Amino acid sequence: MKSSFLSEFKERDYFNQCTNSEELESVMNKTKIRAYIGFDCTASSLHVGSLLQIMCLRMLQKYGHQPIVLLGGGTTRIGDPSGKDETRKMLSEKEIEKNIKNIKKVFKTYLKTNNPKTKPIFVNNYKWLRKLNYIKFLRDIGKHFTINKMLSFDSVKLRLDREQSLSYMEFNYMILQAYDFLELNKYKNCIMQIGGSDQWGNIINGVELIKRYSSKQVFGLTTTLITLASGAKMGKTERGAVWLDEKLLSSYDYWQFWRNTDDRDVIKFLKMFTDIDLDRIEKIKEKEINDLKILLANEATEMLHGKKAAKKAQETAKNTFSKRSFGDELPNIILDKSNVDKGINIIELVLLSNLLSSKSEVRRSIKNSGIKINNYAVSDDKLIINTKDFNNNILKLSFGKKRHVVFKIN
RNA sequence: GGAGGGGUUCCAGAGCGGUCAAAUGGGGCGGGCUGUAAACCCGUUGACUUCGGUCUUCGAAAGUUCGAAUCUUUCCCCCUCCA
Repeated sequence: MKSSFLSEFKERDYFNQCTNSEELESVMNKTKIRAYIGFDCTASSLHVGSLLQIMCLRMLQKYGHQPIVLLGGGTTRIGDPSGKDETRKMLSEKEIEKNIKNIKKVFKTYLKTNNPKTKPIFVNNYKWLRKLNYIKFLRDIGKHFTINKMLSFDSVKLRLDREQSLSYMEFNYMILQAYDFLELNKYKNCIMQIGGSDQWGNIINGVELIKRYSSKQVFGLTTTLITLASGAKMGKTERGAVWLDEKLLSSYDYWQFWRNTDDRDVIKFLKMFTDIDLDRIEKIKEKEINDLKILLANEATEMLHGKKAAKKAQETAKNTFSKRSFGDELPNIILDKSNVDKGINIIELVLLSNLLSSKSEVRRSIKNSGIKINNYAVSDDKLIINTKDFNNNILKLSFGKKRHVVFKIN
């Protein structure tokens, strides 16, 4: 079978729906196209929730197509009402610019930049949205949208049904997104927009606008909403979002995130989030599930943080879990020798480690035998830690089985 | 505009003068089992504590009372029905 962008897209279970699939298939087989995905710049970086979209861009490159990354500097100033109960907080210009800069870095690690035909094109819609002339915009673009239809979109309907306020500003979001597509089509020859399944409505708007405005056929494609076996949302863990940024989430923790994947999701994730050939996945499918999880963790971490970091994370994990010692990647905290000589209360020590944040929590955890020092559970919350508890000036403090910190004496 | 119902701890949702830091379920966390999985079982789930207690919480403010999440008043917000 001939491999193509769309067939692999489907085989890896990215596919949700698209417009005019036969036509799209043939266009993509005949020519190399440009397609875009828009990213929100509300946060200072991206998290795993956006990873599938990033993988889409990679796949475009793989088949010789060119991805356009739209960093929504303009639309972030408005806020997409989809899936939101309330108007989101407004970000300052400065924050948005900073976020964009940081988010760009993520793409530069995931996407290949050496081939001029497929290297990503970065655009910021603020560039054109800021210059819009209101009257002209209403006459050229606004006339193609009917309120009747706009009111029927889920993002709008939901808010209205619940009698939650929806500002005129947000109401315009979908028009602006459609306009983005038009702009990219006109000036960058972009003929497809990809997005999450929740973006379907917004994407269709763009496709239709272009059809009406310039009688051109363009395409929309959406990815599935990833559902976890547990029913939870992808990318959230006990400790918050799984960031694609070493500064916000260490490569070791990132590795751990994948390592802790539910059994039932492992194959799915291998397909979605690694470059491993589908044939090979088919072959190794029946292998020991824990080896597959390690493979997944290694591949995913390598893609983001590099081979070295992935290896190190695996090493550290092996040390902490199999050998019950520790590796380089565990967080390190340096203590002053004089303080250690004086003795540090166990509760203070745990707070220093940031494993827990209140004294009550620490006391409770000790009662539940959740705090360990050098692998031995602490039973007394009045325990004083001093030099004798360190081996070679090193002490391992653990909360539960998975969270460890290494203290070193200066 | 009229008539009712309601806002409780992360969420859902009891409580309706003291025994309420507040039932129960979900989620989270810890422990056990195991495979760093799932399922299951146990514990825990405001802060501080010299472990005796102390302090802050039940939409907001004021009041009644020895004592309020519980009663009264005003205000804010939400829901349902009628117009």
